[in-house]
Amino acid sequence: MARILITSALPYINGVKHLGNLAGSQLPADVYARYCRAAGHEVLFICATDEHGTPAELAAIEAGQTVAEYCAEQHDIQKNVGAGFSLSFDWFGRSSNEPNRRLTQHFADVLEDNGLIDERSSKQVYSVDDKRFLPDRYVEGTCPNCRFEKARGDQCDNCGTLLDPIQLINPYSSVSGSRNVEIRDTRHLYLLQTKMQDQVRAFVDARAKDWPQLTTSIAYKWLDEGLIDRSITRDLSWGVPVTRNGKPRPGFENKVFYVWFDAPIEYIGSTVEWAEATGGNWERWWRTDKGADDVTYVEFMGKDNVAFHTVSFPVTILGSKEPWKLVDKLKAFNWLNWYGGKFSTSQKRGVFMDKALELLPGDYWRWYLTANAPESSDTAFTWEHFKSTVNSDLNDVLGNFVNRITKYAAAKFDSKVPEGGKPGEHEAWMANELATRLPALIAHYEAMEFRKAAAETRAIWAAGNEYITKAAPWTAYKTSVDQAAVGIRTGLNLVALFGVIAQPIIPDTATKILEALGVPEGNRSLAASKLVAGDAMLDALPRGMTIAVPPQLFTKIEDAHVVDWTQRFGGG
RNA sequence: GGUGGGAUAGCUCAGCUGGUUAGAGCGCAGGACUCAUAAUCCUGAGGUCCCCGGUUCGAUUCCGGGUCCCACUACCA
Repeated sequence: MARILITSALPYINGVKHLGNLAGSQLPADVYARYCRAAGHEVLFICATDEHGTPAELAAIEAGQTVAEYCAEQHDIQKNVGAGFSLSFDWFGRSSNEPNRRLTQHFADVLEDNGLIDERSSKQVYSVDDKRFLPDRYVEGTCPNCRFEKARGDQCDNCGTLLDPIQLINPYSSVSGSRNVEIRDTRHLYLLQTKMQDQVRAFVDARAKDWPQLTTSIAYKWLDEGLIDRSITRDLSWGVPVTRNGKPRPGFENKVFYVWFDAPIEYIGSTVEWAEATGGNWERWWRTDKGADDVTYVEFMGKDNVAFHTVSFPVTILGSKEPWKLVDKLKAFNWLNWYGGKFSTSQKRGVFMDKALELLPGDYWRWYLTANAPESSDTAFTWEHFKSTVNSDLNDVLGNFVNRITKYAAAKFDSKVPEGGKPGEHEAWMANELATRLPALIAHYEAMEFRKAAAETRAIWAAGNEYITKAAPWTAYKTSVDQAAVGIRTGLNLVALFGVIAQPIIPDTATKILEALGVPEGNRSLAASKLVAGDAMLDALPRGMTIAVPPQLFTKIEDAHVVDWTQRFGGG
């Protein structure tokens, strides 16, 4: 039994995430966590909301709330929406909670003790009317290069030039539109990443063989270009206060740590929250000197996050010179697009997690988003594709199979697992299919190839339909009830097996199936050793046991739905 | 501009350390079955594997060049 620590990239607090976010981090992390648990591993699956930063403050202002109220409310919303998708986090924390404050301040202290933090002065744009310093992107003005009048402070959208906000002509605040802005000197803490360059490269070198190319190429790109010293504090009030050895740091009373510094630390902080709430031992997962040396740590994220997880966060960890667990495997995803374009809130294009659950149960989305996960490249979502995938895979191939077998067992065999007959060539064919397909399925999960895992799962379900067509117990029944009994007994065992292998991707449906068949918790394992195909696997349910016909598992998506949803959510 | 990824059947995607007829699902056409949610099963049609060169006995696969799409490019996350 292995010990596996799994984290999903932290969803930002400013509103419910869309399906692309779900598909690229939280969902595959959950599928993997569920697979690992079913395979018998000890799993700790951690996530949290990322709550600091200017966007959170602005969103709170817009909502007419304090930022603390806003974050508390949005955290609960995101937590509930995640539960609606059956995301099985062991803990879903908050980066604004106390453990993360303590840890963030601790890391800053030890980094400074190790000579990796400098206090430097820089020039920032201050908006007098907004009473706040403005992040680069919230300053707009005329581009000094092309004279475009709505260039952002970080980059001109018209000519693409990278800018420093103090270069802008006639700058104004994009928050309020006020032109009453000025450039002020402000002091900040800088993390001396330049000093950590070699150590981080050695770390990446050591891990590169376990990382996909998408991950390593991004990491090496940053290293090859050379790390720069980064400011890790901001002139804001909402965030982790800047302290030094437990006391407010002089001159930093109105500053907080930068969100990108504290957010990844919340992976640890959220684990501490879990420990405090459950009595668990968090150090056993994070401190290699306290039992975490045998932990495999797996991170899930969209590709935009890779640099921060392969380079920036390791700088923090390695720079502390303390025995913290570092990432072992990193699974990065491309983007889910909407009809080939972007998800867009403002243009009402795309579906957000809460709205998706109003249309259909979580399993429908989980299946589609896993079977079409953007693993190797960006993937397009369309309602038509969604409809055909759900209808065919879930309703026709799986749902109908479960229904046809259990109903026949109820009608002809008194709802019992039939006893008679002996397996023959068709059962041998089925056992042989499983003997090749089940190991392939396990291999795909181990490799975190979720798209292929879904395809193999479906192929196994389809093989069940093929088997029952060959065995044709309804025909056999006319001449030999025993012959029919073999087919239905095998079919019922397949139903149970199909439920077992469905657990990682469509857990709610899997549970319905397994409950109807009376499969006890202990017999739902996905461990390779428990999936040895053969006659025994096709005769595992106790003969004579009473089974139930499960409620209809899925409902088909109709053309009318597609028309309706296209109107409501855009697309087409 | 830089870096990386992608371009394969009508659609969404596999695959190819170079080797006889390039695969899956959906969609489409025909057939079978009738236990089941008009579900299932079988068969078939359908591809200049982006373009141009090169290496090779042989290239969808390797190399060079080109075209198009996408992401990242360090303080928005």
